[in-house]
Amino acid sequence: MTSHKTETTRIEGDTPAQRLLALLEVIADKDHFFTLQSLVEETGMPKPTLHRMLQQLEGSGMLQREADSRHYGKGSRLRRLAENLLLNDTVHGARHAVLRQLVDEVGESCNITALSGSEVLYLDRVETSEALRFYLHPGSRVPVHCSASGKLFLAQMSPAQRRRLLGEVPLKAFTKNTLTDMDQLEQEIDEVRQQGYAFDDEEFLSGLLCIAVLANNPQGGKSNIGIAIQAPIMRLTRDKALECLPALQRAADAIAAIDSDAMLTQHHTASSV
Amino acid sequence: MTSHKTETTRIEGDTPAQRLLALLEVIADKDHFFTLQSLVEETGMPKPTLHRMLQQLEGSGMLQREADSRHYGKGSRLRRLAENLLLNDTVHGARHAVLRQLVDEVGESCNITALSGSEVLYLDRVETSEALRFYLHPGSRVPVHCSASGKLFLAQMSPAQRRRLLGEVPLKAFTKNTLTDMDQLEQEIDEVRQQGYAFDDEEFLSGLLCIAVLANNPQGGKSNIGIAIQAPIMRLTRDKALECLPALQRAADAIAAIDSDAMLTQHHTASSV
DNA sequence: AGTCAGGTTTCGTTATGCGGAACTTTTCGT
DNA sequence: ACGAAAAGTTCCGCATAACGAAACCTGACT
Repeated sequence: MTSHKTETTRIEGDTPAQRLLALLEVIADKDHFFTLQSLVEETGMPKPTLHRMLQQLEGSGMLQREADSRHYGKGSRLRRLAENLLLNDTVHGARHAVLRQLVDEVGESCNITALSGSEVLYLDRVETSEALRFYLHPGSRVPVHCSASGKLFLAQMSPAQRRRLLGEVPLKAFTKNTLTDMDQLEQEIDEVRQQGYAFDDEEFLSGLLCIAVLANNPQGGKSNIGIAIQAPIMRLTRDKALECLPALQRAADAIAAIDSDAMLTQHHTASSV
Repeated sequence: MTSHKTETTRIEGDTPAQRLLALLEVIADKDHFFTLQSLVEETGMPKPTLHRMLQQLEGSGMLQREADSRHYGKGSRLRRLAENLLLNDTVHGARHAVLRQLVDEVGESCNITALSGSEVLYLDRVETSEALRFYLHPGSRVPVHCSASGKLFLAQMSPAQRRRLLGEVPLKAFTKNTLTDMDQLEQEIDEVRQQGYAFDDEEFLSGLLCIAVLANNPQGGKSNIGIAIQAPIMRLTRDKALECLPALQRAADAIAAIDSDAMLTQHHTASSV
């Protein structure tokens, strides 16, 4: 079926609130005033539904109507919200800075990862300036069993935890090097635990070598965030990767320090003595 | 007043969606990770309710949980939303007019900036008509420690926040004038805080002098909008820049006025017949 | 003074939000 | 190592808000 409509963006979400946030994203992209009708055409949503959403946003000061009462613009409260979001996001800022510094140092793309559910989530990433590079987005996800950070996360778990997590997802083969046998994987994980670092040697993408360590803060429990260097094997061999380990570990320590710092500050609202 | 409770913020709103946005505002103010429990204490809302809200925000990528699954932080989607909101702001038009007026007045390129992560983001820029000019794009980013606006943003932060942003990363030198020593920088920031304006004296690009002030919002609180004049040192010395200060401050006030102006218009929803 | 293109209201239906209570997991003190 | 306290999570009956087709306004242009 070939649609003859010109919808550019679709409002999606499982709940009304999520749909409203999606609408905000559509609005955020606009550099001009917009009308109800323009949103109807752009998103394909029913008019009364959008009307109600805009009413809510206007009622709470997030949007503001022009004098003609048909053109909407961003309200001061929304602006303030956006400003505060960026202004106070110092944790991300600091992490990103560390990451950038590491990329400068080793000359290859690096990223910060976390375990999210049964997958590894790319929290942030800084690309190398080299022309040849793997382009991967922050926010994307990768299976645990074929990523360097994933193996580190697994290595930290109790056998029971690990088995439960791996039981959910079959060990899918992505390349010839992917470890698909549970015993092999357990053995690799043992090694990883002893070494304190992990490789991903073309186990997820052919031609991509990756080395990772954890940003573990010792006293604050197990805030396990991973940090990794990724590069084409043409530029990064295992040996070369090992040479980068000290720099990588230094970055990991820096990130651990940021995180434990940010975790402690929770009582600024507490009453005066 | 002797309140025995420690609630700082109330989540209010007639509809669930509005309450969710109010929650986002609470979250936007946080410069550290937070937990479900901390929000319960801060807002006084029932735990399951907040839990459900956080679930929705996490599910749509607006928030991200740390690996320990109890600390929440801002997600990449939320950051992107905030950046787009500021970049494409409809008062962009009004601000742009102020900027243009300022450029007319002082005869040099000017720009409006905001802090985003650990960098200064150019929201808007108007070029001088002079032939010799530095060409910089709106949307581009510059390190905080070597930009005039950046120093102003740093000057209004708490020491802890500032340390988080700067402490972990060596201050990269871009020119001979770049402040790469932390003590020097702290001293400079002290000065900036007292003066209310900041210079960038060839600290980022050789030959470029820059003077900036903040567009303070009247009802107090921190500001995330800066405005600056940039010119080649051949045309703009520190002395000449100081002569432009009144005009710059006037422009900053005008921009602050635009923001708070919109704030008054919030009650024409219930006036039907 | 009619037509038309937006914007707004209505209303029965359905989905979502709500939050006390119970349950599970983690953390902490001994 | 163990049990208690605290934090996180799930349950579920009730209440409320969202939904969107259709009908209804309202101004603008002819």
